[in-house]
Amino acid sequence: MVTAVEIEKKTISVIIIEDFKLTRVGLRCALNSNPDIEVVAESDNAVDGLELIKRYNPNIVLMDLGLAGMNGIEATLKVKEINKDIKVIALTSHDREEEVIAALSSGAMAYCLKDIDPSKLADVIRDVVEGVCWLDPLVARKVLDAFPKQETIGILKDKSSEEGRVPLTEREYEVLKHLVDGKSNTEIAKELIVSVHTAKAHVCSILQKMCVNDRVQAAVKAVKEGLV
Amino acid sequence: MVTAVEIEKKTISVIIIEDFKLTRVGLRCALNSNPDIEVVAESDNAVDGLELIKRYNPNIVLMDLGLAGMNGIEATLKVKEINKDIKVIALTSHDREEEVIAALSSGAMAYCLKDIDPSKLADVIRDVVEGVCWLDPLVARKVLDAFPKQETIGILKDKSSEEGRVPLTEREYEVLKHLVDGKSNTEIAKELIVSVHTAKAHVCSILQKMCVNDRVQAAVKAVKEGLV
DNA sequence: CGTAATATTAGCCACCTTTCTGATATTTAA
DNA sequence: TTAAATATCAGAAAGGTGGCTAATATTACG
Repeated sequence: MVTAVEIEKKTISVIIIEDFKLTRVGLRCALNSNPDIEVVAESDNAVDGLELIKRYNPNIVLMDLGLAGMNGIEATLKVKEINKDIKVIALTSHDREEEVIAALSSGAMAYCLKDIDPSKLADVIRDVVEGVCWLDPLVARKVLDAFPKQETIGILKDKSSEEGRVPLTEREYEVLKHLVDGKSNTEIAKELIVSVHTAKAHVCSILQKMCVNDRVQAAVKAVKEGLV
Repeated sequence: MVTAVEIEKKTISVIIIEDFKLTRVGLRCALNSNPDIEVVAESDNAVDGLELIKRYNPNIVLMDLGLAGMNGIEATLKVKEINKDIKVIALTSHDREEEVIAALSSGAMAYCLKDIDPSKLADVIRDVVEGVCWLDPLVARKVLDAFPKQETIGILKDKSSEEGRVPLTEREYEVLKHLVDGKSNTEIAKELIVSVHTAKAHVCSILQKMCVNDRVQAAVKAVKEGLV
């Protein structure tokens, strides 16, 4: 691994998509005062913005989420279709949690509120170009809490918290898998090449061990706890 | 809103929990060379580390995830029990995606690989103290892609992409919720104060609209897609 | 070797589910 | 206002589900 220090500082090209003219101007001024950052184009709407992105192929897109017409989420998806390497930073003035999550899962790498310090924004841009994910303090924890919890359980259950729970046998896990696929006892029996009676017996003991009343609850619990 | 510039630069206190002595020393040296960061304690295991955290109440905990005994995920949970304001930065040498997600949903605010540039780590610490979420480039996109997608759909369906998918009616969503709870048609009917026939009719159309064959598949699909 | 756990099969019964056909009232949108 | 979508109710047929008891291999562990 070479760690030579001949880094040629490349300019980071930025396109701004933002409907408020004043904000746009403010962003451009703030960013262009950094020698390594250059705002190459701007648009007040997503459609034109996407055209600019195709033309300029920038490193970074600053995307306002509260656009009229095509919103920032859709636009972010489309940016990713144009070139997956273009990094999108989502910008808004508010902090609607669902919007943040939607933006991130659509391909945005960062989420900033508009009252971010200009020099901080420049830092964020430099980070994001490298692939860093950066979330504004006002939303960070809320967003992280939205993560599915079963992963955590998965990691923890290796070492501890094995007590109290009745484990399913191998065979029962097989049956559970089919059950979650929505297979009937008859179908499960065919898959496992056993009689329907056997399949039923397994399902019965699965229900008991999982402390549920029917196969729907078993399936839902299995999915939620990541048992399958 | 006052934006006076009398910011008194406070020192950021850091505790390091990391089993490799060399890495620990390296981290301490690298961080203590920053005037605004002070490593106040270190531990090579989670149990002692938690005691130190109780005693020193630091701003930041650098947590190695690959600890023997109690792992970093559990330890992170416990740090949050001690004081929710203490920010945990997860550190590892590899990039197991599940581990990252587990760490973040357990309360970590950032995820760094151990080969991070020391000055960059200092920057991350300063960001994280402010509540920023920071994810290493090597895992950022993978982690963001792990987000539940229904939020995105939710935002988008307001404006566009109404095609292709048959949406459930309000009433059908109510029924679906009970269905996922494992309720029988009879029970659903009682809950909604309608006849069993009606409940059945709703379930029928839910199954058709969701393109599944039985209620188990409907329930599993609903859970997986976050429709409930 | 023998005991315990697991896997297998069987029959029975009350109840539930899914699909079908068909009907009526209410609400919504064109 | 008319047409379409939605919610409601009904009966019946075919098959599936869950709980019960009971018996027989197979496997694993001390």
